Amino acid sequence: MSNQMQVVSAPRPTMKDVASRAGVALKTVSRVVNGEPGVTPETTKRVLGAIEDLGFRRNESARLLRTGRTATLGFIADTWADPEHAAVYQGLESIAREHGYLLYSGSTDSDPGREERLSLAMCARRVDGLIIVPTPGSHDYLVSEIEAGVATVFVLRPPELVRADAVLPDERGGARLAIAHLAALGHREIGFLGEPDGHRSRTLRAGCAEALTAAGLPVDQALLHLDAARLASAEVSAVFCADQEHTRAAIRAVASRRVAIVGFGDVPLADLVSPPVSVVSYDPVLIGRTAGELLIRRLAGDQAPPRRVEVPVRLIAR
Amino acid sequence: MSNQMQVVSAPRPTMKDVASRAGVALKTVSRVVNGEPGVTPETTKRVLGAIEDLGFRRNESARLLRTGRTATLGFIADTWADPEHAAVYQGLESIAREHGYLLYSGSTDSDPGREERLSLAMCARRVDGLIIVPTPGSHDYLVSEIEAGVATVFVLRPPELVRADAVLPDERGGARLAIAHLAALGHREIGFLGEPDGHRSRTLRAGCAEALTAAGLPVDQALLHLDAARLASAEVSAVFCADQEHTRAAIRAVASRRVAIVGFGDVPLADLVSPPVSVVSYDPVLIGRTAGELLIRRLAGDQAPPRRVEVPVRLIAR
DNA sequence: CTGAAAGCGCTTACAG
DNA sequence: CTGAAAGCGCTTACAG
Repeated sequence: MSNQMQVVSAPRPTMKDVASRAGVALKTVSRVVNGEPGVTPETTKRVLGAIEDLGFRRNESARLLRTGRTATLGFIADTWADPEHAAVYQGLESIAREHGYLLYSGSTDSDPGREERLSLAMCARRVDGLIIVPTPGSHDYLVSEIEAGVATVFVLRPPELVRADAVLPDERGGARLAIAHLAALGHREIGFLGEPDGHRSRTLRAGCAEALTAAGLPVDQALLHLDAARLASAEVSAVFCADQEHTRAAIRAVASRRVAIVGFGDVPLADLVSPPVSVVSYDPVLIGRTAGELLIRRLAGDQAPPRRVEVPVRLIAR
Repeated sequence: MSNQMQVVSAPRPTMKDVASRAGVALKTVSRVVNGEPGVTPETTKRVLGAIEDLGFRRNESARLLRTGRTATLGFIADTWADPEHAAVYQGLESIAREHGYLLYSGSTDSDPGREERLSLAMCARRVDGLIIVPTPGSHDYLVSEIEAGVATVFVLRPPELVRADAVLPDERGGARLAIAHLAALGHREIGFLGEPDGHRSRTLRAGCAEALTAAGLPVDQALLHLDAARLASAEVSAVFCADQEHTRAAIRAVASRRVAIVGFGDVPLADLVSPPVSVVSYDPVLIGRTAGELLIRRLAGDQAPPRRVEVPVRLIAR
């Protein structure tokens, strides 16, 4: 208790403070704090007493600086508004927790500039690893960081111009499942609703074309390049959607007509709208866990060539 | 290029390495890196050349250790599966970015033990501030950290047993809006679906009781303590739900009957189920921004007594 | 304009 | 069993 009104907070006690209060050397405090052997019970008690009295808590940042690692991973998403990204993060966090890592995170809003600034800021803090949902464009700014030892795994989309691990859903397989399902129901005019460009939509579109051909149906590129406005009046009896957002947009766009909808990725309440929406489902949490485990293995020294892991999908027909 | 196959990554160059390559003192490198004045153009050029050659990137963690701050905030949520928490995080991140902070984050799954471990781990890393969605129970473990200078703001729920800032939606007002709306539509048997206990449900329930009385309707505690199972067969013509999750549960529970539903917090697609679901809406992103701004102000030295900020709600009738 | 020394709060390597 | 010194990679305070 000080006699004066304390306006600013008291400085944190350090090991040095603990040492002088306990009347021992710094190193002895370090031994006690780290549970290293070779300290008399009496000495230990005195040190613990001083720690208690002073309210000492070791500064992990300082410890980690000396140690050379940070026990920190960085996660970079498009946006937290997308539940898919939040779910990936959830899976990653569970792995990080198991292995004693803390997580930095940030979102890019799909802006490559923001991605680069965020990644490099995290690397400057010397994160041990990085998990990135890549924005479009080159990621070669990361090459020197990866060479310097930052383990890097890309999720949901593969990186461009950099060799690194990637974990994503089986999009090709998902497109095939969706189209085969709709074709089996007798649909012949099947559209695809997604972004004009970008990895996910390109891959899904290619899968659609493949599956349409396999089903003996014509491939109409116009129908495979729908947007919400065009969908509203498009000559389709069924539509496959690239993600939750597009699935919701489709539900609104065809609310007044009977168009079958299949979404890539499950959507809450999709089973309760009418007609109910089927989905090609996969587990984004598993993507996060898989990416985390891969990263941990890399940090443990796994030098195998970059891997690409595809998480399985399954059809939920409604 | 080394002659040997490089299996482990080369160590990162330090300012010391840059200094010796440029033939200057460490301090001169520091001056150049920090853009401090008083360095000859020629010297600057030599230093920049060495930086370039070596691929030097300053270690921020080391800089921050010396500086005494970390330019880092910590965010602790229940779960990323809850879009409300993800949205709060989104708002917080925008403020953090504006002010040059990086964010640690983690989730508790509503486990007080996990919250404490996470908070203290972040404090041990010496975060400048903490934004917490508090789990139930006491938060007095944080008192010493707050006294040590960790700015702390609670969001979505107020803390227990610790004086600190809090930012949350106007729950009382939301309950009144919901009940008044339903009463005006002629509903007389109105239930509440939420957790048996916990801040949100308690507050909403109290608001319901108040509003029911104000509307001249009887207050039936059984109807204010519904769960999904009881709701399915409860004698209600309308139900008010504590959050997205309970709103979705209600939609399923009364799918076969005509029961009016009002949710606290908007739910995607709620307008497209039938009958459409009305909501008391508020902006969780704004909660995150507000909490972030409050924290930044505290870090700037604002010593005013702890504040409690309630974010406005509005009814979206459907 | 430039630099040698001390220090941020710890750990590592070594000595007694 | 205990400790004095050096060092992690930077910045601060001071001297020339």
